[in-house]
Order: sequence, then C-alpha cells, then structure tokens
Amino acid sequence: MKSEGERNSDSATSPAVTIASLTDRQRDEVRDRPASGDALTPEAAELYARFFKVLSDPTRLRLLALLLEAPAQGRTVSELVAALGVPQGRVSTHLGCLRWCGLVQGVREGKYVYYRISDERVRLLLTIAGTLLQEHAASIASCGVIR
Amino acid sequence: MKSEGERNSDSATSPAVTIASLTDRQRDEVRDRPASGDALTPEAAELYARFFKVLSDPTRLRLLALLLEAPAQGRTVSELVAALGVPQGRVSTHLGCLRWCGLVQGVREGKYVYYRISDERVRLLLTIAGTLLQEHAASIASCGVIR
DNA sequence: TATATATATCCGTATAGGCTGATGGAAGGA
DNA sequence: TCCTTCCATCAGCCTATACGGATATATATA
Repeated sequence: MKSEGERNSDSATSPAVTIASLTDRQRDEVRDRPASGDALTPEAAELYARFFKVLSDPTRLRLLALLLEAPAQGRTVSELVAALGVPQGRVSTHLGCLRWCGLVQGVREGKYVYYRISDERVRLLLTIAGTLLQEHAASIASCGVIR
Repeated sequence: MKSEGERNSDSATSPAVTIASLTDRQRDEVRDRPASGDALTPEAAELYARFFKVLSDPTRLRLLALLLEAPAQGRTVSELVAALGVPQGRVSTHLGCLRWCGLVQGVREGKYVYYRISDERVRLLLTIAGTLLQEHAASIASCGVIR
C-alpha cells in the first residue's frame, strides 16, 4: 500500500504534501456515502469521532511530529521520551494508542522498539489542519466549548 | 476574508478534493517549523489538539457532514435539528463551537440562521480521515485508550 | 402588545480519558 | 544467574466536556 516513504526521508525539507497519496478507489469509497438525508450515520460519525480523538491529544501529536521528521528507521521509545521530556509510561501508552489505530508502527530490534509513521496521509492531515489552524488560531485557543 | 466559497456552490456534486485549496504561502507557513529537536512546541501541540478536539465529537461531525452536502445557501438550525433528531440546544451549542472555530459560518435571515461550511479544507480533512479510517476501522473502534 | 417560533445559553450530572506512580516483563551484559 | 536497561501495563485520581432540561433572547405575526 504505502509504496512511498523513501521519497521523503527528511520530512521538513521535501514537502510531498499532495492528495496523490490517495488512490482513486479510496476516494470513491469515501464519496460513496448516502448523498442526502443522512450524510453520516450515527455509527460512522462515532467512528470518525474516535479517529479524530486519537489526534486530539498534545502528547500524541508531539509524538507524531517527532516521528514525521525521524530517520526512515524510526525512533526508539527512549529517544522519544528524551525528546519530549515526559514520563516513559505515558509515552508508551500513547505510542500504543497510535500503533493500535494504525498511524504508526513499531518493530522490536533487540531491546529497543523503533517506531515510525506508517502512513503518509498522517502528514497530509496534519499539514492541512495546520493551514486551517493558522487562520483561526486565536479563536480555537479560546473556544469555550472545548476548554 | 475567505475569498473562496463560490468556487464550489453545490458541494455534493463537484468533489473538489484537492490540495489546491491551500495557497503556497499557507503551505510555507506550516512548514516553517523547527526542523529538528522539537517538531512541535508543546504550545503548538496544544493548539493542534484543540483543533482536532473540535472534530472529535459525533454530533459536530454529523453537522459538518450535513452541511457539506447542503445547498449553497446552507441549512437552518431547525432543519439540522430535524435531520439529526437531537435536542435543539445541543445542535446550537455544537454549531456555535464550529462557527467560533471557523469551520462553518452562520448568517441570520429573518428569524432563521443559515449555517454553511466556510472552508473547503474541511471536506478535504474529512475525506482523508475517511480513507485512513477504512483501513483501520476495527482497530479504531476498539482502541482501549480512547474508550 | 401579546403570542408563536427560531435560536442561543445556562446548569447540574455523568463519564471519557489524561496523568502520576508503581509494577511487570523482555532483552542484553556482567 | 543477577543486574541493568528498555518498554508495557495497571490503578487511582482528576478534569474536560457531552448531555438533558430549563430558560433566555430574537424575530415575526396577530
């Protein structure tokens, strides 16, 4: 599936922000929702909500950002712990969440586990969110519904 | 401000799912993050988290989905209440959140308020999330970290 | 003005989910 | 084998936030 990944070993320099990471089939499937009445069933909405919940924690986002600029090999938990400066257990828990949900993958190498981004669409999502964010940063920072 | 909006008057028919909705300037700004060490400052991560929190509620997502396939004029609160079948106060609260955060806009027309999507990047985000979701739906549905 | 309808906001409750700290298990070195 | 290092998981606490229901505000109409 991925088929990319070496295109962009240093994420910060070569953008690679394109919709091309989606296949035509994937796009079609997403658009094959009931076109009127109920755009999203309650169940589908629940699933989408859970997906975005995974992305709505600062620690997980910092982990993703670190992994997005990590070498192709990935980063070990201890490297990530050192980079973030938060307790190790917390990092492991969040990495577990990201891995379970398919956003990162981790491979054991001796006594280390190397984590890396498993899908370039993560970068795309964060980039688009970033552009939206910039134009509404103050509002989002002060939204009373989500304290 | 937006300067877009008539580009895609009937949202449901013309997909317009392209990264083209981002200007070069917007892309550059997003990429101008520290390239190593700390990819995302804790403050930036907090902001990103808040943004995704807005997207991580089923009711708000159903509202967005309805508005994404609404006529250019938008939909009134009462129409949305009828479509969702949830209490009116709840719909108003969530619409207020989405409006405050810049994802939708609402204009009063007599005694009605018409809401519509204010930025096509919302569609893009949901589409990409949808493609990722499909491949990990079962995992995401059963992730223990986010119950 | 009085009333009806549309929308917004407030309040108390319940719970999802993040955090700390401790513990458990795996892998390598002495 | 013992010890150390690395990673995962558990338990209890605490806060953010979604919800239901009631109420307040705005607009139109009689």
